[in-house]
Amino acid sequence: MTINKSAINDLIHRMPVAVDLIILTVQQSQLCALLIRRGIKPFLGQWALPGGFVREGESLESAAWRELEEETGVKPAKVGHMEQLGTFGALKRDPRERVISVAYLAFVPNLPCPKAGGDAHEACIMPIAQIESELKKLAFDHTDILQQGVERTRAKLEYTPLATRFCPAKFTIQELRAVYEAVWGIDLDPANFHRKVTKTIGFVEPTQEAVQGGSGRPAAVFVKGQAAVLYPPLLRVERS
Amino acid sequence: MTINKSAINDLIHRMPVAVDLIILTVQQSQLCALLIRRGIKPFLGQWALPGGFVREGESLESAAWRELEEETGVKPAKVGHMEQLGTFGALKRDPRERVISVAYLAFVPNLPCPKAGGDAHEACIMPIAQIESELKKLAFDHTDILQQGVERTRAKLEYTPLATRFCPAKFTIQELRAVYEAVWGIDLDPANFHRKVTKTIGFVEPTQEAVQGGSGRPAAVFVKGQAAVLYPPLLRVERS
DNA sequence: TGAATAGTGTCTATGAGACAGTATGTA
DNA sequence: TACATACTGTCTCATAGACACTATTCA
Repeated sequence: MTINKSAINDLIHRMPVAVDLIILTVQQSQLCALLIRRGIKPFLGQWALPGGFVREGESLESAAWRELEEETGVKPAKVGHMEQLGTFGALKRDPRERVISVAYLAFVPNLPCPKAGGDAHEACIMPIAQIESELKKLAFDHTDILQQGVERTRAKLEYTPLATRFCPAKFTIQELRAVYEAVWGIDLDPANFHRKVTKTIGFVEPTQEAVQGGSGRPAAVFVKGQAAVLYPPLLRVERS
Repeated sequence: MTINKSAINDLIHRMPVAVDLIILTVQQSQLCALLIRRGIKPFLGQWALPGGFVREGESLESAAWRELEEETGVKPAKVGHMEQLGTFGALKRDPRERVISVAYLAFVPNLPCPKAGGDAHEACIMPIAQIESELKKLAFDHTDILQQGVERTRAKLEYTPLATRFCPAKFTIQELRAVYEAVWGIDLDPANFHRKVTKTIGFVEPTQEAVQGGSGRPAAVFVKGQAAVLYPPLLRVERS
């Protein structure tokens, strides 16, 4: 009997693990995702989610943060929120070899237009509505993954304060409402929205500041509150 | 230049991928999880979630169903619900080697007391409250995983009809209420619960049957409805 | 008949939505 | 002053919770 470096049976199948990133932002009243155009096979030339393989000695979350910075040039401190979405392991999702992909969902306020990140591939910030309406087929199973990320985002705005993570540190109620309107794709009543947000404890905290320069009465400036969940939630209008 | 069987660079790190199962059921008014006692190192003798490695040519979901049947003897048709919870990839979560674990959450009505499943290791159905209160430390990071599964379950009962998946195909409103009370650990008003459930479209559908034999008026029998989400949701009482 | 559970009625408080009205800035 | 946006007041309707009440069974 020989001593093995690993105590796990060597017959156990090992596979590459990737992280894919759903990087969402709100631009011009639209929910958008960052996509890159693939510069290598397979799916050469098609749009895809940014991502890459997890390295030895690197946790999943570390890999996600590393890829995020590499692909967008955005420093972690500028990222509003990141969470794991789920893991995709269908056998044929990568035609080369069986690859497990762990998808992460990130919200970034004021995402800078990517001028080719670490690598020199093409990147763009594309409205979700455009991807859906033009039936743009992303590489791999990324259309599915993106769709799941968008749906989770829409749902999470209902019962968490995560909409604030699409805003800069200081924001007005109007900016926050614009996030809801962009993500949900509906219009909200400004008056009722203002009351709901400011009365839900822990959602937003007032500051002494107000914005200047716009037309109309200056808006008060708020920062994110402490709550992790909204109670009661801010429900979307009934889908019938 | 030689032709490679795989087009993915061989320097890409490959790792074992496991699935772990959070198998929940309601027994004697308590939310319970199925645990197994480990028969091998590491964590020999400690309680752990059932699970195992994903095989070559096997999808994550297939592996979860296979392990579920192997560990519990429960046929897939008897499983009320299964969904992916998340993926855990901390570097040192397995002391032998870096292992990625994809956790699945399953709801099983009338889970039979496991009399040693496929393998001959010890298994038990343990109340969540007991695991938490006795600070039972599960193997690996399974305490965390279980906790996340329980919390997701509690949250999902609010806005989905998944509580029905803890019940047999035909059930009474009282049985459904018992699920909520067990999972949330609170008492609910029978009258208000009855009205809420029966008036939320798509939650439950009435049948022509009624139960016989109990004391008191026979209860009507319902089956699961078609809705995927509850609107409006059935919120837990405010946590203050 | 009484006990027990199923299910309905009803009152109240709270919150959402519609929308009018007031506040406070710029052009 | 006109206008635009911020914010508040108020009315109505729907729903949750408390709990009284009725319905239907078994012992």
